[in-house]
Amino acid sequence: MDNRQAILDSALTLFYEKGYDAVGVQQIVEMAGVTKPTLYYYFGSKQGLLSCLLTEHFARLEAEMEQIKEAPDRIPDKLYRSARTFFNLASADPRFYLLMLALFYSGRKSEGFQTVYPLIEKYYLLFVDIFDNASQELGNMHGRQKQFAVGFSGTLNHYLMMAAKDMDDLSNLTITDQEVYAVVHQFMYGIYS
Amino acid sequence: MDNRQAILDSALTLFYEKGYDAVGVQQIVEMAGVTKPTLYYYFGSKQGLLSCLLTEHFARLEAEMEQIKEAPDRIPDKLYRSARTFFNLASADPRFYLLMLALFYSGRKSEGFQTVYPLIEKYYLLFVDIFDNASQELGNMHGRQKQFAVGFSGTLNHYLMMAAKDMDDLSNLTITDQEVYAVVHQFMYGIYS
DNA sequence: CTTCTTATATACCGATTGGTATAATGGATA
DNA sequence: TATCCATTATACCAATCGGTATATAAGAAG
Repeated sequence: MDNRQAILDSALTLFYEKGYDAVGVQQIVEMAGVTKPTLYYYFGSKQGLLSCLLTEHFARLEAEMEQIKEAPDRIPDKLYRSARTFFNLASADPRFYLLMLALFYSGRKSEGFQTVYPLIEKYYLLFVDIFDNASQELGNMHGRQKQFAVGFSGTLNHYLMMAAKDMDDLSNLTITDQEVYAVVHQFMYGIYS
Repeated sequence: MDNRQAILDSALTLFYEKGYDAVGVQQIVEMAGVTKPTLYYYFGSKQGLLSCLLTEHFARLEAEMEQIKEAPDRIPDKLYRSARTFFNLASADPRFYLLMLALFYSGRKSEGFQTVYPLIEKYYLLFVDIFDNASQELGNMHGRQKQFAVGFSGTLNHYLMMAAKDMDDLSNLTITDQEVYAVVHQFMYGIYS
C-alpha cells in the first residue's frame, strides 16, 4: 500500500464532495487509514496537499496541450483537439475536474482559489496564444483573443458540468466525438458571426 | 442602525470573498459590530443566515420571472427578458451573484450547495417550462428542453463570470442591452442549427 | 553490530469552531 | 408603578481546527 497515494485519493474524494474548507485533515487521514504526521511528512500542510493533488493531475495535460499548440493545424482542429483533451481528463477522473471547477468559482481570497489559479491560468494563456496565432486565419480579432479564450474554456467547463449534473455515478462520464464536434462547432459559430 | 441588515451585509461580503465554510460566525459579527447571540437571535444558525441571505436576494427575481413566463412573447423575447433580469440582479449586487455561483459549483454534499440548490432549481424549472411551452415554435425538441434550460442559465452565468473576472471594483458591473442581445442571439444560433 | 535515513504513531498544542445559558437592557403596555 | 416582550451582551461550552514535539520502527549502508 502506498500511503502517499492513499492520502491523495482520500483528499480528492472528500474535497470534491464537501469542499476544501469543510474537510479537516483528521477526516482525510482516517479515510486513508493513516495518521496526521504521515500526511504532514509528505505534504507539509493542508494547502500543500491540495497543491500537490492539483499539480499531479494537471501534469497529464502538459504534453498534449503543448503538442496542440505547436501543431500546424488550423483553428477549428486545434480547438477540437483541445476540447477532446480536456474531456478525456474529465472522464479519467470527474472528481478532479469538478473539484477544479469548484475551486475556480470560489472566492478570490480563499486558499482554494489561490492554489488553483496559477495552474488554470497556464492553460488559459495557452488558449490565448492559440487565438493570438490565428489572427490571420480569423481576421482582425480586435483584441478579443482573451474573450475567446475565456469563452472557450468556459464553454468546455459548462458542458462538463452539464454532463456530470444528473449522474450519481460519475465513474462512466464519457463525451463522444460527436459531442465534442458539436460543442466546438457551436462555439465557432459565435466567432464567425 | 439595523443590526439584522448589518449582519446580512457583512456575511454576504465575507462569504463572497472567502467562501461560506472558511468564514466563522465570530468574524461576521465583528464586522457587523454586534455579538454572536444577536446573530443567533435573528437567524438561528450559520446555515439559517445563509439561507435567509439567499432567499431575500432571490425574492427580487420572483415577480419579474413570473411575468416573463406568463407573457405571450415568443421564445427569443422571453430569453432576452430573462437574461436582462438576471444581469440586472447581478449588477445590483455582484457579491450575491458570484456567491450564488460559487455555492452552485461547490460539492453536492456541502452545506452551501444544499442551501442554494432549492432556490436555483426553482428558476431552472422555470426555464424548462419556457422551453416546454415552445415546442410548437421551435419544432420537436426531442426532450432536449432540460438541456436547453441548463445550457441557457449556464451561458448567462458564464458570461457574468467573464464580465466580473477582471474587475477589482465590482461596484459598476454593467451589461449593456447590446451584450444581452449578443448572448441570447448566439445561444439561439446553437438551437436552430 | 552500528549508524543513518525514511516513514510512521502517540500524544499533545493553542486557537478557533458553531452554539448557548443567563442576565441585563429598554421601550411599550397595563 | 409594574409587567412584559423584544433585543443585546458577558461568559462560557465541548468539539474540532491545523499543526507538531517526541519516540519508534524498519531497512540500507558502513
